[in-house]
Amino acid sequence: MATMQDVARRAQVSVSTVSYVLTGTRPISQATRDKVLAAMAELDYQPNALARGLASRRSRILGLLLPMDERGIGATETAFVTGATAAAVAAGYHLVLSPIGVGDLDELRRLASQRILDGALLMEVQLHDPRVDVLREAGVPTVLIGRTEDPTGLSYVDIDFDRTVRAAVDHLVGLGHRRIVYVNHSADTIAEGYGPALRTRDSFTAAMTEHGLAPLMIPAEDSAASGRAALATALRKAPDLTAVLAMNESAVFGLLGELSTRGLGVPDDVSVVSMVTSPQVAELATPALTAMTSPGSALGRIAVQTLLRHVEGGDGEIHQELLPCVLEVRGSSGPPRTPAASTTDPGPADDRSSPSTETARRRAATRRRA
Amino acid sequence: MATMQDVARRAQVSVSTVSYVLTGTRPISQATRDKVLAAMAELDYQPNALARGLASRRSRILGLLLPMDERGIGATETAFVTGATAAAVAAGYHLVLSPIGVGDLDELRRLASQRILDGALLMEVQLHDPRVDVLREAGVPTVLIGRTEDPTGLSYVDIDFDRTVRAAVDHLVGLGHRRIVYVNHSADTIAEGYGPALRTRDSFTAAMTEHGLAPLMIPAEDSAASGRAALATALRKAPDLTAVLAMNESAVFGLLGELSTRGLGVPDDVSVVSMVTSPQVAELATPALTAMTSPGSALGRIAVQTLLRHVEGGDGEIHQELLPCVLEVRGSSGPPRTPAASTTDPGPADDRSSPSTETARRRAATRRRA
DNA sequence: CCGCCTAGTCGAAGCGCTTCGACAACGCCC
DNA sequence: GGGCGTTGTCGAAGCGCTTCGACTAGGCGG
Repeated sequence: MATMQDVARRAQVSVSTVSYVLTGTRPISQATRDKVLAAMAELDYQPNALARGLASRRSRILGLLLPMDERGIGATETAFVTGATAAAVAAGYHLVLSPIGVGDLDELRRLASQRILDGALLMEVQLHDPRVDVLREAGVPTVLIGRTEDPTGLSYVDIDFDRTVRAAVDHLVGLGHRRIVYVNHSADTIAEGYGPALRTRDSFTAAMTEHGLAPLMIPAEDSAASGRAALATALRKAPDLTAVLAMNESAVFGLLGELSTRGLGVPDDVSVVSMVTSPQVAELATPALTAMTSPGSALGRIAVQTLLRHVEGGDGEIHQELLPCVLEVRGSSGPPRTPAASTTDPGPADDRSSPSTETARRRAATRRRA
Repeated sequence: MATMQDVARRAQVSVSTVSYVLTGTRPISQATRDKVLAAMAELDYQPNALARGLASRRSRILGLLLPMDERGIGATETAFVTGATAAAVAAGYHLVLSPIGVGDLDELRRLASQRILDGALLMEVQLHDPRVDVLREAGVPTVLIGRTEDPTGLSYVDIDFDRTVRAAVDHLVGLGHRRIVYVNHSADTIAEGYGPALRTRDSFTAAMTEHGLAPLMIPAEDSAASGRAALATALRKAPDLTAVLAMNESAVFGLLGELSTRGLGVPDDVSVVSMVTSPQVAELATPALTAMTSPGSALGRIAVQTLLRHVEGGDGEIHQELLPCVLEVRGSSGPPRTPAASTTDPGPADDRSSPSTETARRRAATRRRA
C-alpha cells in the first residue's frame, strides 16, 4: 500500500503538496500537479480513507438507514437506493446501507457517535421516529425519506400521497366507477400513526367526497391472507363495489386471489389499482396491475443532494420536497360492467346472468367437490 | 465529543490505560477498570472509529456486497442480511451493505483499496466473478455467498442445490407425479454460467434419471411474462405434465397466471413447487406455494463467522459449507389427478370430464366473449 | 537475599492524512 | 523602487487512537 509519503518522495514534493493536489484546497501549478498525478498513477496510490477521515473530520461516507423486515426490499426502495448511490458516488462519497430499524437504536447510536457517517438518509420514517432524535443528538446531518408528524426544521423528500391518491381516484372515476374501496395499511399501522396510511386515508376521503362519492376504507395487513379478508369485508360492506384501490403490495395479491376464488373477473367485475408499486411487481399479477409508479430513483438522487448540501454547507437550508407517483394503466383497470349507478345498495339479485357470474357459480361448485 | 484524553484525565490514568480497558490487550486491575468505565459513562464517551481504525489498521467494518437489480431484494436475501448483521454486531463489528454488482468494479476498487473494509461478503456470485479478483488484489478477506467455478482457496457458504432439487423431486415423485418439468433460470443466465442454474439443471437431470423418469427443463427469464411463456412451452413439449418445479420467483407467478388462464387448477391439474423461496412470497400465491425454504439467516451467520476468522486469524482455514433448503408443503402440490402413468405421451383426449376441465372450457369461453 | 517472572501502568512514537502559518518569488501600482 | 497582493510550496502540528518498550511492585523458588 503506497502512502502519501511515497508519492511525495517520488514526485519530489512535500506531502502537503500532494494533499493539495488531491483535495484542491490550495492552488497548485500545472507542472507540479502533473508530476504528482504521475507519481500516484505509477504507485497505484489510493488514499487511506480512515486517515483522511481522521484528519479532516469527514469520513465521506453516507449512511442509508434501511429497516429490513422479513419481507425484503421492494423494487420501489431499490430504485431509491440505486438513485441515491449514483448521486453519492458522483459526488465522491460512499453510500452504505445499514439495516437499522426503529428497534436497533443502540446500533444506530454506535454508528452515529463513532463518527463513521457524515450524514444519514432515513427510510421508512415513522411519525414519531426515535432515530431522528438519536441522529440529532449525535449531530449527524439527516434527510428523511418520508416525514415525521412535525417535520419542522427537518429536510425530507417524500411521495406526494395526496396527488397520487387523487390521480388514482380520478382514473377510476373517469372510467365510470362510483363505488370505490380503498384498502389501506393495517389498523394497527394507522393507529401507530404511520404517515402514508394516514395521509392516503385523508386524501382518499377528500377526493371521493369532492366527486360526490362515498369513501370506504378497509385496513389490511401486509399479507396475502389479510388482503383476502379485506376483499371479503369490502364486498360485505359494499356489495356493489366495482373498483378497489390498494396500498399494500402483498395484500393486493391476496385480494386478487380472493376475487379469482369468488369468480369475479379483473377488470370485468372489479377494477384494481395498486399504489406505490413498481412496474416489476405490477407485472407479476394476472392481468398486470394498473398502478401508481413511485419516483424512487429521483427521490434517491434528490435526497443525497440535499444531504450533501447539509454536510458540506454547514447546516444549510432545510429542503422539503414531494414527488407524486405516476399512473401507469395496465390490464387491471377498465370501465365497470354496469353503467355507474347511485351509491345506494342495489337489490340483492339484479338478475344479470353475466358470464363471469356463471363462472363464479361453477367454480364454487368445483371447489366444494375438490 | 469526549475523547480518550478526557476519559483518562477524569479517571486519573494515562490514555494507554484507557485504551487497554477498551481493547483488553493488556491486563488491567479491577479497580482501575472500574474508574475508567465510570469516567466513560459520565462523559458518554464513544471511541472515534476512524482514529481507532487508523491506529489499529482495523476498521471493524465488514462489507456485504449486494448487487441490486431493479427487482429488489427478496425475502431470502433479507434473511441472509439479517443473520449476517446480527452475527457482526455480536462480534463488535459493523456490517454495511454496498449495492455493488459486477458492473461497479471501480467503486469496489475504491472501497477495497481505501482500507475501509476489514472484510467482505460477496452475494450473487458469478461463476467467473471479477469482484473476487479485485478484492484479492486489494488484500481484503472475502467470503462468498455462492461459488465461483473453481472455488479452490476461497471460503464460501452456499445453498446445497443438489440436495434441494432432489428433495423437491422426491416430494413430487412421492405424490405420484411422473411427468415433472423444471423451469430454470433463463437460457442466457445458463449460458453465462450462473452457478445455481447449472447446478440445479444437473441435479434435476440426475434425480429424475435415478427415478427412471425423463427430465425436461425449460429456461425462463425472471419475469411473469417469461413464466407464462415457459408454461406454454412446457405444455407443448409435455402435454401430460402434472407437476412443475420452478427456480425463479417472478416466473412462478406468470406460470400460475397462465395455468389459471388455461383453466388448469393448482394442484388438481398441475402441482407447482417453487425453489429457494421465502414463506412470505410463497403465501402471496393462491393457493400458497409449496416451496423449498432457503436457510438464509443461518447462511448469513455462518458467513460472518467465517469471515471474522479470516480477518482476525490472519488468513485462517478455508471454510466451505453447503446448506439445503427445507421443503414446506403448502397448497400448491398434491397427488396428480390420474394415477401415475408411463412417461410416454398419452392419447390426445383421455375423456375424463373432470370438474376442473369443465371449468376450463367455460372460462375460456368467458374470456373470448370479454 | 537475589534473580526472575508476572501483573499493572505509563510515556511516547506513530498510523496516514489535512491544514495552518510561513515564506519565497513574482508581478504591479503609484 | 518600496510596499502589497498573488501564487505556489513547504514544514510541522495535530486528528484520536493503538501499541511497544520500559518501569514498578510484588511473589516465589533456590
